[in-house]
Amino acid sequence: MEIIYPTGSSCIEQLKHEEKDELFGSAQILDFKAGEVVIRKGSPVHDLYLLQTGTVELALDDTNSRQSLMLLFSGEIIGVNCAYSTMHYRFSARALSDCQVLIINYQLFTRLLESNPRFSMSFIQYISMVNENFLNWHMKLTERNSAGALAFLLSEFVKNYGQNTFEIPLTRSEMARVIGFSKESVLKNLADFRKQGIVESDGKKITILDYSRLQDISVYG
Amino acid sequence: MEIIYPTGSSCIEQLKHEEKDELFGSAQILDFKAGEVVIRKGSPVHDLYLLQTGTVELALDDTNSRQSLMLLFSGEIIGVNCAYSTMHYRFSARALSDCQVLIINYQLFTRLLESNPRFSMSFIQYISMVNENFLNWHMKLTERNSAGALAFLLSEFVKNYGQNTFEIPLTRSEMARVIGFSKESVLKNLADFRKQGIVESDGKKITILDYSRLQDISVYG
DNA sequence: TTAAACAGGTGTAAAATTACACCCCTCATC
DNA sequence: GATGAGGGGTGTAATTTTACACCTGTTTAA
Repeated sequence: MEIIYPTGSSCIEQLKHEEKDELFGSAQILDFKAGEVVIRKGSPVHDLYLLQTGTVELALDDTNSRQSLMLLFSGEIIGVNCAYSTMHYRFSARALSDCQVLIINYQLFTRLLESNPRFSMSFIQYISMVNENFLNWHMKLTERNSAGALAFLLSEFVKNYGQNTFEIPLTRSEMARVIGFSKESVLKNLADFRKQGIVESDGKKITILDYSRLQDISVYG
Repeated sequence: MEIIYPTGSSCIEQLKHEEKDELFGSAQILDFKAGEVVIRKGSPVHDLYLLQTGTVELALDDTNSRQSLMLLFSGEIIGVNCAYSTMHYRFSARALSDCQVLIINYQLFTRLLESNPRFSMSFIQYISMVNENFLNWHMKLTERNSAGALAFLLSEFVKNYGQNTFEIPLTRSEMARVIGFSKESVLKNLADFRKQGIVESDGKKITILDYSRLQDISVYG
């Protein structure tokens, strides 16, 4: 099986062959159905969850009430920022689509961090980058109006799926929660995008017709 | 001289005496006047800046145009998240009040991280916590209306200064930029708070009369 | 010493966003 | 096959926030 390593980091490559074998030899794949809770807020960190396929939503609670924190795509370690701070998850993770998650032993991972300085330095680099992305996501959304925020969200799907046509694994209400606007704002902006010929949409199936225009809206509103 | 170590972290305590002496023996204090740029966006990370006294504003650019990222108080390493990701500062830091900054040698710090696993594990814990605080700041602000956001900002000053009367080192426009609302919204909410007897304010001198009420507004709007 | 420039402040108009009402359609379920 | 829940969709009203206009007083620089 081909394992998808953490996106944008070479930390796993810093491990010696035997270390890598040890780490992934004990790892197992868990399957989650769309809608299932992958990580519950408040639970202790027992393992690291490396997302292989699917999309996951991070949120402050599992009640779907408040704005969600971020979306995670394949190659990301779910809640990595909590693993070495409070050792308890400070937010919940819910599968938006069917997901495969690689479960990595936390104790073993920690032991490798302690014994292999090249690995730990690369891991420091990795979590620094993850958190910059996290901050970036939030800055991008708070600076934008509803049209810009929706354009940003659609762009993220294009980037992570690598194609202009995709099934968006969120309802309109969920999209609203992710970008922090109301369901109606999402629907009206989506209608605008359709009228302007920027996107085609039929329910969850979305096609981006004019990506550069979408990028413009995502930057300038 | 008494050095203020990173807030909420024991990472410096993980160093042996001779390591600590080496790290701080070469360190020097730099003074910044209110308004001065401490770190310019895009510049390479040469040293670590440990804020000793004063308040610093992190922003995406130094033009004062967009919303600022966060405020830093004493005991925080300015831009620590950039030190081990891009190795270039991704945002600017400006002194809001007169500041004293302890300049720590980056190469030396990195060498200690590589040679002392206890130190590097504790540092991983530290940057994880810093980034959680960062995220927390943003969540708190984006979830709130203008009154809640202003209440949150005032609460942060109470917490970090440890007293109910203080000189806020920001103009009303700067306060607006920090919480992401307009100058008029800040002024009107501040006027409301005065009328309700929650705060007293005379220019930059602010006294919190009803802290628990302020907390309520900061949570429920 | 005089005029900008800037900070604090407030009322009102304009814009954006949300909330409400209601529509259609589909898909379970009784 | 009726029913009702849930999703997508849209117009309108209410609310929130911003933008504009304008006033005061203080500081700064010509």
